[in-house]
Amino acid sequence: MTANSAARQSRRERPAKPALTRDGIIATAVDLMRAEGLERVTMRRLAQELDTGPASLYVYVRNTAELHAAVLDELLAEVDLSPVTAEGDWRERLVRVLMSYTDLLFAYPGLARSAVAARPFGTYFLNLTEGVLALLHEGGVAPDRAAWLVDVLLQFGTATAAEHAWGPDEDGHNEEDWEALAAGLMGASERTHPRIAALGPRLLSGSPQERLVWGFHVLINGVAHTPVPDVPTPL
Amino acid sequence: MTANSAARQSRRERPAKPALTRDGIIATAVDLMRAEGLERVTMRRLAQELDTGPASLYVYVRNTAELHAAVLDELLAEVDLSPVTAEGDWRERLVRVLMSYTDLLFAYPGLARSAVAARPFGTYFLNLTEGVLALLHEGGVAPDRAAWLVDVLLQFGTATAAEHAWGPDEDGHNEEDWEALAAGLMGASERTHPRIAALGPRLLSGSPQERLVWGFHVLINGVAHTPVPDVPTPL
DNA sequence: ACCTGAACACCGTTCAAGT
DNA sequence: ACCTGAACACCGTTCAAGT
Repeated sequence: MTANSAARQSRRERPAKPALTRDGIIATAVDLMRAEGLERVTMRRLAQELDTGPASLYVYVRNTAELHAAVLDELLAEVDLSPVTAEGDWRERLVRVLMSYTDLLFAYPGLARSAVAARPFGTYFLNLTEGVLALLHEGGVAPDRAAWLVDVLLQFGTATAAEHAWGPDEDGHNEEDWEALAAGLMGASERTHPRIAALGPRLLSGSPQERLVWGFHVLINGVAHTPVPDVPTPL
Repeated sequence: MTANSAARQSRRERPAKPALTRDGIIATAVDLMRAEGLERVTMRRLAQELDTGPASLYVYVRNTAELHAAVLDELLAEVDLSPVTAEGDWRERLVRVLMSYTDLLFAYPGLARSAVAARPFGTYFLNLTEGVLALLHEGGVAPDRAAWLVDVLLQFGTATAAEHAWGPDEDGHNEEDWEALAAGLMGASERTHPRIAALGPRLLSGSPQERLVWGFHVLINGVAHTPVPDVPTPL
C-alpha cells in the first residue's frame, strides 16, 4: 500500500484530510483563532477542525497551555522589528517595537492572558528579546540592567493587553463595569480616601495606549537611576 | 423565627443549611479557595459546598468572573498598610506595601491571574490605592503622574505574581519548562542573537522577588523624569 | 508508531417550574 | 421573590484497543 501522496480520498468535501503534524496542527490553531478567537481554540474544537478526535492531538501537543504558547509564538512573527535598525532616538524606536508587540496582543486578548501566565520562549519571542536588547545596548544601558529590563518591559506590555482584554467577543458589560469602577473611585469620600478624592477623574484619564507608552518611558528613564542588586548568576 | 445572628459560626462541621446571602456565598468561596485553590472555586463546586444547586448562586452573583473578583477583594483585607504611616524613607515604605500586596497574590496565583484580566475595585483595593497615593504624595510625586503610576505599580505586581503562578497545585513540570527556557536562551547563537548570547546567564539571574523589588524601584525612580502627556480628563 | 472511540470527571449558564 | 431540577452545550485528559 503506497497510498501516501495523492490518493487521499476526500470524505466530506473540502480538502483531503491531511496527515497530522505538529506544524499543521498549530497552523490550523492559528487560523481558528483568527476566525473565532482563542476561546474556541480548544483541543476538542481543534480536533474537529482537523477531522479527528481530541486524543489524536496529544501525540503532538502536551496540553492546551503548550498549544496556546505555540500559537502565540507563531503570531509573534508579525512583530515589526524594523525600528531596531532604523534611524532616530533609540528610546522612540524602542517604544515603537514594544508597541508593535503590544498591538498584536491587543488584537488577541485571550492570547495576552495566556502569555501572562506562561511567557513563551519560541523563536519569534527570542527575536523580539534580541531586538529590545540591541536598542538598550545602543542606549548605553548597563548589561545587567538591560537583562532585567527586557523582561519587565515585555511583561508590562503583555499585562496591559491582557487587562484591556474585554474583547469584541465579549458582550457590552464593559461599559457597565467601567461605570461601576468610576462610581467607586469618585464616590470615595474625602474623609476616608483623601488622596483618591483629591485626584478625582485624573485617575481615569488617558487611553490604555497613552498610559502604556508613558509606562514604557518611565521604565526606560528609571533604569538609568536604578542599579541591579548584587545577585548570583545561575550556573 | 429569629435565627438570624448567633447560628453563624460553625461552617466546618455539618452546619444546618444556612440561608443564602451574597456575603455568605463569598465567605464560603474564600474558605474553599484557601482549602483547595481557586481552580476549585467553580459555581458547581461552590454550590455543592453550600448544599444547593449552581443555579441558585446566580441570584447573588452575576457570573464566575464577578465571584472571583469578590474573593480577591476579600483577600485584600490582609494587605499590610502600616508602612503608609510609619517612619523612614517613603520609597522603602512604598515598596513594602507593594510587596505585601504581591506576596498575597503569590500565595494564590490563580487569583493573580484573574486580577490581571479584570482588576477589582472593591473596598480593600480602594484602601490599597489610597495608601500608595499617600506615599507618592509624601514623596512629592506630581499628582497627575501619581494617578497613572498607582495603576502601573499594582499591575506590575499583579502580573509578576500571575507569571510565577506555577502554584503548588501544579505538578513539577515547572523545572522542565525552566530547563527548556534556559536551553533556548543559552542556545541562542552568537551569530543570530548576539545580545542574548552576550548576556548569557545574566538573563536568568535573580529571584522573582528580587526582580520585582528592582522593578518597583525603576518605576519609582523613573516617574520623576517622565511627565504625563497633555490628555483630556474624563467628565 | 501512530491514531482513536469511549469514557471519566468535570465546566458555565439558562429557564421553566416550583415554593 | 427566591430557589432549583434539569437540560444545553460545552471542556481536558487518559487509556485500552486498534491499525
